[in-house]
Amino acid sequence: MTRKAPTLEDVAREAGVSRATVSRVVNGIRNVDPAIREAVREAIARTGYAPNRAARSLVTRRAETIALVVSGAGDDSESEQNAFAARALADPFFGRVVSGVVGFLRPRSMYPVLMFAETEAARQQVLAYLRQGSADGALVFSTHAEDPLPALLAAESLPCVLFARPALPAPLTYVDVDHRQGGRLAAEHLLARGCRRAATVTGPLDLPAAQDRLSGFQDAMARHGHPYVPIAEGGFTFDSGASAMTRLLAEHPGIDGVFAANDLMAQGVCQVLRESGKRVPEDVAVVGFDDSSAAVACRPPLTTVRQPMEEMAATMARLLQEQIEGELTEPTSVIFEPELVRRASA
Amino acid sequence: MTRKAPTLEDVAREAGVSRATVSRVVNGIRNVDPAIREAVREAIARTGYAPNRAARSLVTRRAETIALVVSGAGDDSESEQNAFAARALADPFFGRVVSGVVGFLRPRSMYPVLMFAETEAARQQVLAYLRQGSADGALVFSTHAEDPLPALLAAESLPCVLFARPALPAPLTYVDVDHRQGGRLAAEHLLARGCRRAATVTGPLDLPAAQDRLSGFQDAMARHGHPYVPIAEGGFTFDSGASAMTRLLAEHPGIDGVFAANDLMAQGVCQVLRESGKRVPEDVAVVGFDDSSAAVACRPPLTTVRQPMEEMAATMARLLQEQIEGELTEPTSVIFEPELVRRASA
DNA sequence: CTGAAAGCGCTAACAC
DNA sequence: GTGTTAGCGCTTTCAG
Repeated sequence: MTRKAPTLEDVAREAGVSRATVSRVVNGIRNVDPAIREAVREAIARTGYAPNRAARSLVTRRAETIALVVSGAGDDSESEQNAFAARALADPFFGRVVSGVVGFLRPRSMYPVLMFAETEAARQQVLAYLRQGSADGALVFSTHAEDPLPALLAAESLPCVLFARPALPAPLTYVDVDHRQGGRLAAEHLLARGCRRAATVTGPLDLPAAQDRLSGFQDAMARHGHPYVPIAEGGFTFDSGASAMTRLLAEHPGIDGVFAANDLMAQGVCQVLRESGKRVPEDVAVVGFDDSSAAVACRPPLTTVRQPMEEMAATMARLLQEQIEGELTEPTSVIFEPELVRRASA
Repeated sequence: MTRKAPTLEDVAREAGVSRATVSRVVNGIRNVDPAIREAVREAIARTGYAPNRAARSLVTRRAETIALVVSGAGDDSESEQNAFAARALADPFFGRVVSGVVGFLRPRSMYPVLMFAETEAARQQVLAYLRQGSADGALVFSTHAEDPLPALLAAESLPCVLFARPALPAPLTYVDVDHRQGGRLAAEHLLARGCRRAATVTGPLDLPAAQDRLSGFQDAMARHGHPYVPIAEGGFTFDSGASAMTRLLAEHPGIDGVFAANDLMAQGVCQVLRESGKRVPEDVAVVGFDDSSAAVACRPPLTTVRQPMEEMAATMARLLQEQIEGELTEPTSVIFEPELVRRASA
């Protein structure tokens, strides 16, 4: 068996000092004689000491762990549970999020705990996890407008930061992108390249993000003399994008430009266009949203409105950290500017 | 501020019993008078008690946490760090893995900690994390043949279970699929539908999985009178699949069937085929591997060799658990059978 | 600048 | 069946 791991006590004995002193050098506290510090360092190396996280957490009352929760709006239909996780991770959007979170956490030797909160039971588990101090706070990514988790978190004042403004208002800190501006960028680009009959495939319209991308797009179109824009609602998935495009094409065969509210749907749009014998971008220009890996994987590669996801996710982690440390007591929000990335599709 | 959380002591006082008794009902230990148990339950509800994880871990010497690590083979070129996480998650393969792990863990109120070990520094952090008991063990997914992490884990006998047989031999438990059989399935399907000039796009040939899929495919082809099969090596990515197909087509324009060693590459293959004016499956049949979300997203939807990923991942978690509990002391391996899933591409 | 000592909240013997 | 008690390994006053 693995013999008992060395403790502070062992190191102290080895170095001929007290536990307190060893603790000080481990935690990088200044007031330690350089010579002693060196001796302790050596003793640590010699014994192969590693501080025990549970013991430390018990006294500091910090888990030094944060939860990354992907949450939905389901009730208790168990069947959904696992499919939900798979679906959430299938969205290429997610890779950049995790990358941003990990980028912030790793230098602090912290790692995110992955949780899914699709059902009521799962939500309660998330709350329990936080309450018992298994994690100090949560970064939450809602996939549905009706998601009850933010409110629950707020009610118990558990530290958390949301990705995107919640549809159900709650006094919570969040990070978001200026979706209206993103819609505007898409509209102006389509207009600039000469589109005269642009349409849009929106996200689920109960989500503020989807609404705002739409209204930003519409406003910009209107401002340039296009009062009416054909719309088809999608669900942020490839298939929903494809079927929205099919509907659009049936009613408005003359469409020469499409703004899809995310890259996955834009991929579906391109797919349908190709199958209908239309060339992208020659016959129909397509602009996506997100700049996820789907944008590059798409044929043709998508011109898209980029959200600075890594930065946004890192900011979420930072705000959560500040909240946990007590430096941030009032809810706040940070809004990022989107940016148009030109590739081949428009 | 949030007032101090209730402790066992508080609940004990409230219920008029001792801490030990409360602990017993919390942990579901039998020897407790039903009436008292009920009283304690009520006291718990009344006080809103939640057991403190750090305190518990300190005495049980269990973190009740496991790490899910995606590891590579890099040295210390920092630049890679973040891109690695994004790239790893971009593989649709990953969604099913997480889903399987979570499926096993969740009923036990456990959640995976997500870690990336692409550089030497990151690997050391993973080891430190495990040594200090922040996690009880690791589920490791290597993306490279030269990955040094398994050996490091083995050297310190830290509990871990690998996905796939490691290229560098190590006395470690792993879960895998019968790749040769998978290759065989692909070959036989292509043959059965009449392909006479089948080729294959392999994975990185330093990976045992890629080698085995290839040799299984070749063997089956040979057994059916096709001693030679054109090969192009890919890197398990969309782009590598596309360029491998381009090379194949340049040298062997008459190809009528392709076995791509994963779905992502199969998608790239279909892409190139379409651009070359070949119809899938009429002109060229394509079979993928994995049955990841890419298989469904592909046009046409891919006929593919399915790995039971969720089951495999869940099994990994179970084996790790057994190892942590000390029930499993010798390395073992569990091999799953692949299955052909017929869709439109072949 | 260093050491002694008091817990953090919980589990697990061991008594009763 | 229930209570008492001794720590788990660490941080952190508080003296010196």
